[in-house]
Amino acid sequence: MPPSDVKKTADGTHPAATTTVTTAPGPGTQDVRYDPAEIEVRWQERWARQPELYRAEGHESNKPKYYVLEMLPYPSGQLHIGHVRNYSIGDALARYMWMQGYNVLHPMGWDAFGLPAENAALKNNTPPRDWTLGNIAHMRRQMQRIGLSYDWQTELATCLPDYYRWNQWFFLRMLENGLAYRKQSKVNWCPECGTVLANEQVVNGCCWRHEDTLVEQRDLEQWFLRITNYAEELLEGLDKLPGWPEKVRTMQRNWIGKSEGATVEFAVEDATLAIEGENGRRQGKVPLPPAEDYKVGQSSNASQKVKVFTTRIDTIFGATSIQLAPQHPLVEEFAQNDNRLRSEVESLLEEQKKAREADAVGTIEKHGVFTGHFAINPFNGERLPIWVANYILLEYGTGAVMSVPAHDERDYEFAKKYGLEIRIVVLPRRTGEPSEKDPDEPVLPYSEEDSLLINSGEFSALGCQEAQHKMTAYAAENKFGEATVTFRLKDWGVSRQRYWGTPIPVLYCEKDGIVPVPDDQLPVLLPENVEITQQGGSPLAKVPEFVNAVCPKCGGAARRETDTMDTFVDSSWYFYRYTDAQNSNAPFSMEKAAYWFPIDQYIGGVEHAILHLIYSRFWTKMMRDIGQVRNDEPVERLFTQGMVIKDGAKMSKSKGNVVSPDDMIARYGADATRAYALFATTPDRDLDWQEDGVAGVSRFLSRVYRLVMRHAAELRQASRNGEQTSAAAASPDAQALLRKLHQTIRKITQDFAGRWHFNTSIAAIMELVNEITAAEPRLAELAAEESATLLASLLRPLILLLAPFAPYLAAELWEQIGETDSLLRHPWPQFDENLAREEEIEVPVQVNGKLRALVRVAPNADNETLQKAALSEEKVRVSIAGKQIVKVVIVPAKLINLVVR
RNA sequence: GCGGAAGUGGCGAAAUUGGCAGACGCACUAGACUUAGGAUCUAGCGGAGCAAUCCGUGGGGGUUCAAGUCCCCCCUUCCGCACCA
Repeated sequence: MPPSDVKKTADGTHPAATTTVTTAPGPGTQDVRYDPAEIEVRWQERWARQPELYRAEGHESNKPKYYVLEMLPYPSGQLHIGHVRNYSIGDALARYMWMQGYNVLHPMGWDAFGLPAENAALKNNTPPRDWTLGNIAHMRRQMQRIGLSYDWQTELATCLPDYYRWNQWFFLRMLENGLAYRKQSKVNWCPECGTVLANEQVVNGCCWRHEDTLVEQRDLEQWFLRITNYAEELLEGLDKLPGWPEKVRTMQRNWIGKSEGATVEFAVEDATLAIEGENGRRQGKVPLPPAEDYKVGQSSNASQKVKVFTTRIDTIFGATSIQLAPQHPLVEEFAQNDNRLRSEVESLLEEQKKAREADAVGTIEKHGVFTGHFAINPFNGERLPIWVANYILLEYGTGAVMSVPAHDERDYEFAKKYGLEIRIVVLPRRTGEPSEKDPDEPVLPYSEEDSLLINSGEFSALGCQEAQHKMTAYAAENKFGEATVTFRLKDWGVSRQRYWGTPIPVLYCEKDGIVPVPDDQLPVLLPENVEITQQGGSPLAKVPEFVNAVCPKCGGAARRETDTMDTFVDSSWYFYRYTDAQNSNAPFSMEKAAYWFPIDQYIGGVEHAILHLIYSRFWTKMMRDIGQVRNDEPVERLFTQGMVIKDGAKMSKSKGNVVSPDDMIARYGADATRAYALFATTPDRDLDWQEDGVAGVSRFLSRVYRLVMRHAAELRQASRNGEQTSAAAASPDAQALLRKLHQTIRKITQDFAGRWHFNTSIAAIMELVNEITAAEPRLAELAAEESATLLASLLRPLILLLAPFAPYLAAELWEQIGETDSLLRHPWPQFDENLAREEEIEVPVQVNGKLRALVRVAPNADNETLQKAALSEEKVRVSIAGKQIVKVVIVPAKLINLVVR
């Protein structure tokens, strides 16, 4: 609230002079009071009238470009304090880069599709669109109140047709290129919601909204995007992203989960032969399973095969069983006429399902059951019993493994439990003669690959690596195996049975089958006034005007696809749209994207390390391949900021420890709130929000305000005279202050270029302000002109240094001292190494490593001078008295250590 | 279980390279001022001790003239991965 006695001009701004009072120099109670609410609201209104200030120049600009981006928020209705932190980091950087002379693109938008809008619609009976757009309007106002330097002309909301039509356009391009396809697949289904859930909405096997409701699996036809086509490139590309945190790259590597190995086909022995085999041939080392009365399937035939995937084909002579996933098709076949097996497999399935739901797949007790069937090891003709086990995952590899107990931890555990043979086929390489400490028997399970094969036929005595190559080649030659690369990454299922998303632009015609919507019929508009219920299934399916369409091919009746796209589609390419947000002929112009991309600096939370950041990389590669962009990667440098926590815990409504940005801004102002977000700790760490800390930063800003305001009149004069204090002519006081100034400029400039430790940047400004304030009474004794000139050479750069962190206060003070240009375009101050250099430094003197004195010397003092100075110190002399100096360690300008005995 | 990060005053933290541990801020203490304000100013503030001085960066060893920083072992917290064959 502006004080009522402050006069306003016609445009609502305050003429600079009316808020100043002239006082005697030096801190005092007669200073003008810092009123952030008044200053900030006034400048916010002014900035709103100058949107061109925040607009980037086109690609014809002669400045170097810089694209800084914070992750776009979901318009939930309220900014939370984590957003404020995220945007404060990005905004400081954007403002700094403008001041450094860059052409800066700094946009903002809204990830506006998604389930919460539908939930809100149910709860409040508000259409999702109205709810979302209302939230956007409110959050935009919050951002503007914070003073963030966004170019609102490039703003986008993914729920608007001028954006999502391009999702549809890209989908059609992918369809043309075989990158989008349809297949039957399992989906997560919450019986309570009556709707399908995205994988990321399944928490510990339960619905995120109904934490006690187990999610079911249902089989549905789904659209998929072929991200696996890019698995290899997505993986290799990680090595070319040095500007990304190692943590994120590791997480993506794990997610892609490449493993190289081989598939090998084992013939399944005919059931009749199997029985004969028991009697006739060698019983071998494979013990009979504990069950005696299992039925032998009648339908088995000799041509049946089981294919396993292994990364250790070199251990295949040590295989003593085959393990199948409970869902493996062969198991179903075996169980067809075997009730006992069927019921045992059922319980294995149940165990696996429970483990998945409890998110404890890795820890369940291993169980298995013998199927009564055998497979033939193609390398040595041995009969291996085929088991079903609860720890084998159908979705990985082939859903079947060869079990080598001696050389695999899981197989070892399983074999021990069921008494299966454990056969050693790999031994450590000997580095010398055998000794008692180096017995032949390795500790089992032994899985080192720098080892030698034994008991492996013609492959014995080979090294593991070499054996892998030779054995894979042997399998390939004999047509029972091949080298295989397996990825954990799965194709991206993008169908969602929800209303509030991008309609998938496809029609189903009885005659023509799947028919893409022609480009000239885009966008497929999302109908409004759709009833959202908890009945389940796609709400769009209940809108006949939407569903019933005409087939573009035959003109006959066709049915529209009623699923919508995953909202991660929206955020996979939004940052390209910012470069050309108004384009109605294309998603964006190639030239503009080529100029701005890759993004120079992307800033967001680490929670997006996998999904969003991997989908975006995929989308960029896809766009490159369809000729829409030229870059391989969307983001050059990625920064993941830490969380904001309160009292050591994550903020949550139930804990009642939520910090409201509005509240902070109302109490302390936006400048203090954002400066605190940067001052409390380094941006990468978690920040424990302490309101007292905000108050402290607010007091600091107030000190700066009062300091500058005490001298505003003098500075306006000095600025007209255009004088600068020259260091040579200045008093020692002035020299010390100028030195501190240049050290501060250097420090902050280095912080921006390097580690982004803005906490120390702001601390450095505090130190500078403290020094200037402490010197104020002495400066008052100087001649008026000299004092004004000196203060001008200190305070003008001080305001510039403050601009990225407290832009409102900086703008206000800049104007108060008579400047008229915008700080956003004002050059960042330069530091002068000569002025920053100390004339005299304090060097610690140690005796036997213990501090005994400090000596003042010139920074370039030679060793002799240093030693002399050290020895002339009384305390040093006392502590070495009666002892012999055996060594003198001198690190120039750093330290003197006298070693005595 | 595997991998990563971290552990420094009452609190948030600083200390880019092995070189004065605790900058800056919060809280606190004492004082000043006052139109009593979510003020402001001055001084103090790791622990022990009157002091000289000693001790002190999760714990224990080590390297070094010198270790928060490097090496080895251990503890705790957070994060990621976790039957991936």
